[in-house]
Amino acid sequence: MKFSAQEEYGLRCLIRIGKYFKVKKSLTIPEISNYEGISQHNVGKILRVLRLGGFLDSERGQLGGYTLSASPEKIRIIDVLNVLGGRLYDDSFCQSHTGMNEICTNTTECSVRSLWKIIQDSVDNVLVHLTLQDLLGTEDNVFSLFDVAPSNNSSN
Amino acid sequence: MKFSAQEEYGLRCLIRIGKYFKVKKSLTIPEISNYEGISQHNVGKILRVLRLGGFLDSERGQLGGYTLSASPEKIRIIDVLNVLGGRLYDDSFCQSHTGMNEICTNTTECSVRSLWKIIQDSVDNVLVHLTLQDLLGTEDNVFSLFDVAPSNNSSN
DNA sequence: TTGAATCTTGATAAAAAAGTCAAGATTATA
DNA sequence: TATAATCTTGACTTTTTTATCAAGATTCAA
Repeated sequence: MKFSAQEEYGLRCLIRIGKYFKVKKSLTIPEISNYEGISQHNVGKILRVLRLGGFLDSERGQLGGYTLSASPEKIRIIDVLNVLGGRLYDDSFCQSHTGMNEICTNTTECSVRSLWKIIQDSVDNVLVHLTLQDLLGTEDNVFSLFDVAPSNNSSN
Repeated sequence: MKFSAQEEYGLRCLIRIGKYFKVKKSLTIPEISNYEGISQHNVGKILRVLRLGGFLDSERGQLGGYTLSASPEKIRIIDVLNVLGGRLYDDSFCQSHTGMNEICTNTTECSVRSLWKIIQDSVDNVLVHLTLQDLLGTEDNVFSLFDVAPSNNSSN
């Protein structure tokens, strides 16, 4: 199970642009390329996906660049990741069993699909309330939103 | 975020072999190929990974084939998936922040890494108690082990 | 010992993903 | 209008993943 390069870079670009939302500054492809260490061509390609996904607005011309299409707290990370990298488990797979809520072990394939669905549900539960805003600020940190066991550094 | 073909096929092959554990029958590459619709060459390649990972024993010769190296309830799915597909987030990445328990939003890259780690933790929590046995039997179904919201088909 | 059935391994080929390139379109400013 | 800075798009190349192939090694049974 891996994240694609497009998910990694796409999220980084979106966060970068999001950091400038408050000051209403748009970022250009060369600027993002410099910040993130991704080639300009590749940034252009990735931003296209985010723009078509509805997360970014773009403006051409000398004063052009990219801005968020909505405020950071309105942009859900789950939606962004679905656009950038697709989903682990697609519900259309088991359309014939719309009410399915038990694992199907009749075939090995179905066992595996059920497992994928469980994992997908787990990830969805983590992401469903997470917005871009949660990935921006230094005071609002993400781990505090979840029950991640802290390392034993409370005495440091 | 996607599963690799090796994870999908590897798990299917392992489940298939596991179904014959009770009757102490070993399965050959051609048999598994027929059952799962995967080419013999590909089955051989995938089983090699599972064997090197310690989940399968193999025997050559006319009566040869593959068997589980341990009983299904001893084989943890989390270990199998780690061997077949690697991990989403590798702890070695943030070795320099061994005590890190807050999201690092100083750089976009660190925000994203923190997110990957959260997702990895979520998946681990789902998988940590799941064994191959849970994917085999028809009476032991996986969904019942977790709180997956049932569809409204209780009256059907 | 011979042959058939099996697993084992490294090399090769095909497919998919990732990244690059070049030409074009738009906008602001002088 | 002319120029410079920008985004836009489709084609191309490279890299990685996936799948196939071929030769070899092992085991059993006649």
